[in-house]
Amino acid sequence: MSSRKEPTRQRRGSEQITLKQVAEAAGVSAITASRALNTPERVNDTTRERILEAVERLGYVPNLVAGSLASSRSRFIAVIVPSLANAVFIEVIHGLQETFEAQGYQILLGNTDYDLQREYQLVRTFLGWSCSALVTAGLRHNEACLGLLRQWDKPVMEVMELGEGLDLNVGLDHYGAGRCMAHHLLERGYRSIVYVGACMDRDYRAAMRFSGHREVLEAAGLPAPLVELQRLGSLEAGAEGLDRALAERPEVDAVHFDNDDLAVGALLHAQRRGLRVPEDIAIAGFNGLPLGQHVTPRLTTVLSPRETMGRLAAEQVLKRLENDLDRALAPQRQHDVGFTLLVGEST
Amino acid sequence: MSSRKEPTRQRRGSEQITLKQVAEAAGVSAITASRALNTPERVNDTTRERILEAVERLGYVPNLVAGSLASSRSRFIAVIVPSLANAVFIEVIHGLQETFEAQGYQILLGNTDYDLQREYQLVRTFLGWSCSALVTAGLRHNEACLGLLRQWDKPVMEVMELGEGLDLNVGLDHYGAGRCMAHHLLERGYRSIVYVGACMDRDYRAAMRFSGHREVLEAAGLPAPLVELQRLGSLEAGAEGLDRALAERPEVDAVHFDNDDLAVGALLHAQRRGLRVPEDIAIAGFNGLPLGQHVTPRLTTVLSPRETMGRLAAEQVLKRLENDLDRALAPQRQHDVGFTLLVGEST
DNA sequence: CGTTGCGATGTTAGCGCTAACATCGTTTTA
DNA sequence: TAAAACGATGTTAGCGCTAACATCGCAACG
Repeated sequence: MSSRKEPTRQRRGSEQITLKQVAEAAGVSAITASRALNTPERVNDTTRERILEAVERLGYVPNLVAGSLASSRSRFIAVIVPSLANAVFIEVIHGLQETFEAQGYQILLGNTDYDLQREYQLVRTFLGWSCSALVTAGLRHNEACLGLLRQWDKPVMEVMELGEGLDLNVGLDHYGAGRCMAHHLLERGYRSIVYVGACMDRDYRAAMRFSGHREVLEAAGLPAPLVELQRLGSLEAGAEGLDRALAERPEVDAVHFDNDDLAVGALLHAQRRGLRVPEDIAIAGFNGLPLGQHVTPRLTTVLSPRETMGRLAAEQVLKRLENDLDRALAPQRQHDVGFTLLVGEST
Repeated sequence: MSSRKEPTRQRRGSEQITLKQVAEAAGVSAITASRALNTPERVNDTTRERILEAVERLGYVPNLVAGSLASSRSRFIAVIVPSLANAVFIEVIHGLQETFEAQGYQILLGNTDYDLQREYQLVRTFLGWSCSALVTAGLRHNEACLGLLRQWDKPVMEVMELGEGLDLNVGLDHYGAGRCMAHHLLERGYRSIVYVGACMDRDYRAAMRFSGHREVLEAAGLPAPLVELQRLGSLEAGAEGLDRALAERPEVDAVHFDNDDLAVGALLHAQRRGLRVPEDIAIAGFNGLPLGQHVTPRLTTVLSPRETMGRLAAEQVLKRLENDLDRALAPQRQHDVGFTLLVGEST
């Protein structure tokens, strides 16, 4: 007996049905089975039926990890946001998800908690998953992250704000939104206007809105006092913001809040305190969340098209993925989704 | 020249730095480099430093797809929820995410839109990614989905509600929560109570709360009229719900809403209509969202510990993953996170 | 002082799938 | 009618990594 030393190395094979087994059951080769599932039009109708029947009968579940490795395409879309506590990001994610999932892409969601170092780590992980594209909130990243993204050859979409980005960009002008609301408050005749921001050191889009606001006030020869809260926007924080604005500037006649959560929190709190809005104090927000339009008085705010932003961003990415265009060649890389001043009765 | 026919078959290799290149640069074998990254304690200190230096220098990003295929472990956690529009699920996801990400797991999020067929497709996809565990909302799945999950050998966690599940379970008793609020309304003296539900055909947890509610009312000899809305809970829908309740049952003295979004929408709408809450009409909700505690009058509701539910679910799954226990052997498979009646001034 | 044990590293063989090329019979084209 | 084109399927060779086993040098031990 010539010892045909059969290798006995054992792997704890996952015991799952493989494509090869499906192929055998259908009497074809593995690649034909693969084609029947991935590019059905390239397989003869009867053969395909035989294969699909075997898939069904054996309960085959494709191993997507193996498929991705072999093709170096994963159909993952990395989505990085700074927070899940803010409804704004949820709505953008929703827009992204609906559009991407309809095309068979799966979202990989990451949350940075407004930490750029964390963003870098997430990007590294996501690149490791051979994502088809990456969507991230904002135009600011740390150097390491920029380095990775610049040399990456897949679409990178930066959403929420507008400006010169790495690749694709869909967003709105936060600076302009801040200016817009400040103009509105001045037009209404308010002259002692306090801005209340939350975590503006980390949320620089909020800081941009404030700087738009400040510039308008200063151009009108007015001071632009700021109350900074050390926690993220919430109804609770809004109440605190109002109290602090009133305490620090007793003469205040209008408060411009960084977002609608704060503003509505303040509005409800004002009512509890017996303050009339807008007679005693005017209140303005940013975002245009539904909630602001259901309170009485309705909140004056700046409406941002959030789900649209997600949908449009996804569409732009898909367009690039389909055409497989080079980053540099692609036309129309920047999209302004704009904003709308929504005047309620709170100002 | 013996033509040593070198195979010329070309793959469009991703041009990425591979572990092998790192290993060469550090003068070790690939497996040692792999160990330096994954199980650093098994590599000599100086060797490890040399490898890490090469990783840094070359800008190596590990290919997680390849790693997962080789090890058949992906460190993915599949999370399936029926909706992103509802803050409840966002908070559960948040709790899950914080706990899992701290342990180096990545969440794969899927949204079924309350469609069990869609859930089955998501489960198939996620199993194809060799997820380490799967977390899904609810105990009801279609047959195909149950089949897949039953024969899967990794932890399955069913959250939100309580009952006999496939494997692990963390949740609360929705039937009991419905009973609890109904009792409260009876105690308060209301006798003409309408229940307003949203999409109860699809959201069967809502249906369970209603059936608890109905049973209590019927036991007290009262009818339990139901107003069903054909859209998901929102402030808008709550306003509609109130209008319909009043139109269909002019004698109504209390409305038990399916969730806080509806209830708050109704409360704000009542105020716009000039109805006093609770004098003209009492309003109750379910969930204990912060919003309900910021309106005046504060909303009477049932508080569910949502982030805790996510956190606890993640902890239970991690415990199983760490100990690698068999499904059948694991102790304490079911956890009741309970609920609390939160009495505001709206009832 | 041979043997055992152990820590550090290497060799080999896949994980399950698909890109690239090959083959073959049939159809279209010049 | 030979050549080119095409549609359907197969063969081969990886994708980049890690499990399992192998090796080697050195310390511990009876």
